[in-house]
Amino acid sequence: MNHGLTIREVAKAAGVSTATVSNVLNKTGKVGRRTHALVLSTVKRLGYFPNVHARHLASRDSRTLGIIVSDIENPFFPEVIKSFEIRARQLGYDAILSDTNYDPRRTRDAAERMMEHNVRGVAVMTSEISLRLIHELARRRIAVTFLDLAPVRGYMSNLRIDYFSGVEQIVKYLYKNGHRRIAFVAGRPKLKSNNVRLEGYEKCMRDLGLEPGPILRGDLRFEGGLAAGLAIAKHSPRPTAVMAINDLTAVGVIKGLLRAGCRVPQDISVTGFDKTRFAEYSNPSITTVDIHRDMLGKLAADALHELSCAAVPHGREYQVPAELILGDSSGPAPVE
Amino acid sequence: MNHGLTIREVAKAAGVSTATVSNVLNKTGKVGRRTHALVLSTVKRLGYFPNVHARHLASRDSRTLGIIVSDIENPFFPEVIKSFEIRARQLGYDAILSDTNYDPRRTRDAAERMMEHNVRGVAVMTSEISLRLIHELARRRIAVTFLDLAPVRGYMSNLRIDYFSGVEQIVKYLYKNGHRRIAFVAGRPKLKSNNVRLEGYEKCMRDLGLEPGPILRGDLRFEGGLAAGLAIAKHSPRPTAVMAINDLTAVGVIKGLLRAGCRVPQDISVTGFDKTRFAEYSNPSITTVDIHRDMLGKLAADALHELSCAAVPHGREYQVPAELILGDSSGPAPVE
DNA sequence: CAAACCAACTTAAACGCTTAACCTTGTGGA
DNA sequence: TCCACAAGGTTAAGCGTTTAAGTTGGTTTG
Repeated sequence: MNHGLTIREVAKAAGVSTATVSNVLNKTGKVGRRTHALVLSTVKRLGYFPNVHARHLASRDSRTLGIIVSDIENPFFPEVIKSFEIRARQLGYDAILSDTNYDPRRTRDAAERMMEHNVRGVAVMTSEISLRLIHELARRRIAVTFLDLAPVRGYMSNLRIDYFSGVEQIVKYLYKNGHRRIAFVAGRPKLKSNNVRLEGYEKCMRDLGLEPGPILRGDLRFEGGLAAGLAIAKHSPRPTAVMAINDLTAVGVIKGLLRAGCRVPQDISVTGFDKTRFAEYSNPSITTVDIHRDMLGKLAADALHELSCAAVPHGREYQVPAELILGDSSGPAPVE
Repeated sequence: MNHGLTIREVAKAAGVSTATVSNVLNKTGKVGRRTHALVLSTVKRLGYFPNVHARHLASRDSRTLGIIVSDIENPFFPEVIKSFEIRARQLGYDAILSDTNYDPRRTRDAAERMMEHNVRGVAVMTSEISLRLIHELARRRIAVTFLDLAPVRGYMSNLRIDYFSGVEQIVKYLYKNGHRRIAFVAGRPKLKSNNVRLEGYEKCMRDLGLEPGPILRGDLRFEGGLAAGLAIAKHSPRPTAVMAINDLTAVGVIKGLLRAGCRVPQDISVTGFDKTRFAEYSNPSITTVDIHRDMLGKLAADALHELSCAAVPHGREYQVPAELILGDSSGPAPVE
């Protein structure tokens, strides 16, 4: 299959040894100016690219970082992936991506792929990963970063999104706008990040002297939001505001409410979370919380780099702030 | 860095040769039942994973397929990528992804990465690739598939989306609903796929005895659609329908029209293209054309597999059908 | 002026795997 | 009984790099 040029052929064409070519390509500074230029031009002339596999094998360092996500189709992830890859490249790493589709079995496959590729570190952006797998990674001294999941340890760092602050900002904003009956559309009860938001909502409500609820089940998707929106429209007394666990759910909620004859935001205010493009492009645009997904990817890459380079690695916790973004889906509570 | 187990240690632990372990792992069928089981259990017990780099180097076959896309954040791509990776895995390939961010320089980087990884084939889903690069790939006998781009040749296949049929279906549908003044919001004039749609629109209009236009500039993004929507609202005589080059543009157009006081679809019908999630989740949901992105990814992987396996490779053209999907953004033309 | 050193190379031994070629049994047929 | 042959192994030679160790010739130093 491989009709590729090898370093040997380049060396021969330039009249030097393979070591010299290698040293030029790796910029070790051990090669004289003239030879350096000669090799470089030969490389260019022949169109030579070093074989990544041989390189990794010989240097016994893959210089690769992996990222495992739940679902590349979920608008949460592409931006994270992109900033992760960009940062990884800046730091001199190759990046590989695996998508688990929320499936624990495929999560296992993804983790195994990372081990096969001998990655220096892997950003785990899914919660379907088992403890066994995490230990396996640790045993191999592969650096790991999680998203709101694990406690930090030697080879593990954690990115903590300040969900609580985000939720708090929404609740206070709605309160200030006269809302007293604020419903919540939840996500998956198994996800810690979802529960943090739910509990934050409950706490904030109580702190303001309000009774939390109604709390509806969602599924992080459009469909769950739609069903919740239809249900809320019929709820009595009807809430004047709905906090959805994420933007997609908010889009569904709005659709459900509209279908049931409620106007948004005149009759009911709706808020989302995550600041995906849906929030911006929706009609009306959605009040949401920016959790800086671009920062997430970049931080993950930085964290992995740090862990994998440190002589004695020490996992850290990274904080990612949350920021309220006002849209047209929320406004003053209707007068009663 | 690499504290990983090697095949030698597994072989020693199982009391066999490395060749035997390799044969078991590669299911060559050259190993007896008892030994096979013994090796397998040893592998499992020690938690051994073969090093992908060594494997590829030794077998001089990367069994890797690459996919290059313009922008993973563009909702067009994630589904394509996902189906590509799934299919690649089914066929026994590893898949690597590169994102060019519409940047020719990064496209070059992406192509080089593919060569470094010695991929068997690469699906090029971006138009920012230079002829030079394409030749370079061909010279290396790397199979390539394009999206509506290149003529087929030895190592190159092409996926042709039937844009014309999609456009035709929309125009005829609008015509049947009484629309006679149908505007068009274009994309980037450099993209062939965009021009096919624009020309298809013009031809279909003329075939129905209608004058094409107005034709507005867009940018394939929300912003361009928004500007176009605002402009169309002021256009005189006002079109009764707007065809947007893609869904995101349609979302923008709708927003622009609404902002200018036009009701959709009562005053103006709007259609999109691509059937992204925006079409479904938008308010109102958008009449669009499904170009079966999942099929696109799968086909690309299949095509690459076929090309890279064939003794004498022969590029093919693959047709992907387009299908009209009705939404709430279109309806009968208003009576004048 | 020899010893020491340095810059600029080359040589060759890995890296962890696959695989062709080669052994060693045990079996069945002539 | 002997041979051919298969089944089930092992040995060892790569794959395309990197890199430690070695070589060379020229320059400085005591």
